[in-house]
Amino acid sequence: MARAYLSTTDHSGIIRSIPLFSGLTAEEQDSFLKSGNLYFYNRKDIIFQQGDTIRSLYIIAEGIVQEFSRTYGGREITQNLHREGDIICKTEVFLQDDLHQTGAVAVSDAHVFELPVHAFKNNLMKHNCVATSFLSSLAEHSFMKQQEIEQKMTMTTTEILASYLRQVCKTHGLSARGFTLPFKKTLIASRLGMELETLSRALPKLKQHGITVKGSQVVFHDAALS
Amino acid sequence: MARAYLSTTDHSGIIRSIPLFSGLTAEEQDSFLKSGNLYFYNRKDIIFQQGDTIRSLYIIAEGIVQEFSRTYGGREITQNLHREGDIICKTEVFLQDDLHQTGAVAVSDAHVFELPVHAFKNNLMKHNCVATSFLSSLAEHSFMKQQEIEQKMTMTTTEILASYLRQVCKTHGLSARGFTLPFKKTLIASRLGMELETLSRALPKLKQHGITVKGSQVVFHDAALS
DNA sequence: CGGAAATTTGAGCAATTTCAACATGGGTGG
DNA sequence: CCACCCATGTTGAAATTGCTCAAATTTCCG
Repeated sequence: MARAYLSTTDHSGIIRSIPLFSGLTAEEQDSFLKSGNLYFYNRKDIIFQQGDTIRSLYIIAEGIVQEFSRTYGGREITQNLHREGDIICKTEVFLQDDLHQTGAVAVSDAHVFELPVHAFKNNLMKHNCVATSFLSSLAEHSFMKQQEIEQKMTMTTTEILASYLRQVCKTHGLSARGFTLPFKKTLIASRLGMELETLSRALPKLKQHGITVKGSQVVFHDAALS
Repeated sequence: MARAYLSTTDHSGIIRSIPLFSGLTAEEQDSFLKSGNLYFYNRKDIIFQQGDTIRSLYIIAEGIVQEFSRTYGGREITQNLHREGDIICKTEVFLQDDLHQTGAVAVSDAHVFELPVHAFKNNLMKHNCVATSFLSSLAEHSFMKQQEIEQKMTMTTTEILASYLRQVCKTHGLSARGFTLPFKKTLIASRLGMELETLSRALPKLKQHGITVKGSQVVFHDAALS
């Protein structure tokens, strides 16, 4: 676990801009910030493993982090791909078990702000606005998972992929006129719960949905948006 | 929406025994109880519909309630089958939208305690113990949904069914030596996201997993438990 | 005892996975 | 700067699995 403490780089701006803490005054935000530390992970570094004791919440300040679980069959399932501003481990912190249900690994070099669980919980109780927006955040996560279930049940892989690409474009703030895939296709396939081959075969079919993918270049043809 | 107000029957015991409110004193529990009302629904009565404005949380005091959503394709997806003690609409209450994302219908005659949203939220903020156990409850729900996703990705329908039957046996407090299915097979199939025919064909295969189903009678052969 | 609803069974179909071979591409050492 | 190599991605063909449509049974209730 080759992580390094980062004292120099200042990512407080990113932490401050997180919706969860947006209702706080600057001083209150500092209280959060002082409770934790910022670490640097190299590509492929493990941030935590399934089964580890949960010590902190992980707030991504920079980079991409893959969260995954391994099933009994040894199969690896990508639960989420997290980016700047995402908070990992929000849910697990409130489960009975204080063990990580998932593992997390840096997909790219990453800066991660690690906030001890107790510090988080204390402050959560102290500030109603944080508690409320945390609840919303949990609820939204839950809702999105449910939507994914429904998608998988009612849509073809091509449709799911199209939907995902549009979502990526939006949440990553990319141009619909053309952008480069932010992840490797293998990762995307894993995230969508399909095989790489299936994704590969779905790519050409995306044209029927107004999307062209050549290599890692994506273009939406109905780019009414910027 | 043929629901009837129920003044006579006293279900306060059921409400009181809900984990969410277990940390409260009897007086505090009463405060919750007085904020809402108990209603009776006949089999097939609609409790709320997808798109309705959310007014209350729904706590099942008796009976079975199906929660479902309808997708664009008009397909109906059962998200959950709720029973005595379950709280419906926990999550939606904290979404941006104040509209029901799902519909709910009484599968059997049911008694439902309806707790207005504002009353719930107020009391939630007031009592830390309720807030905490509510968070746990949300987290657990989220975790279980994730597990279902993983199941669907890694297990065959037969395995999923076996897993579900064991879960039902446990959560409904039934005897592993033999019990009657608490729901119609159509409902179970819908709950598990499979076709009735698929479920039907999976039943014989359950023997490989130590389960025999004849009609609506279920027996676990490895009944080490009571 | 009827008749409707629920379940089972059959046969063919469609989609995805699997296994295997092949192509591409980016980066490194010579 | 180029050849080579490993990782990544694509393509083909066969095998699985669950779905769909249809028909036969069984169960449930009045």
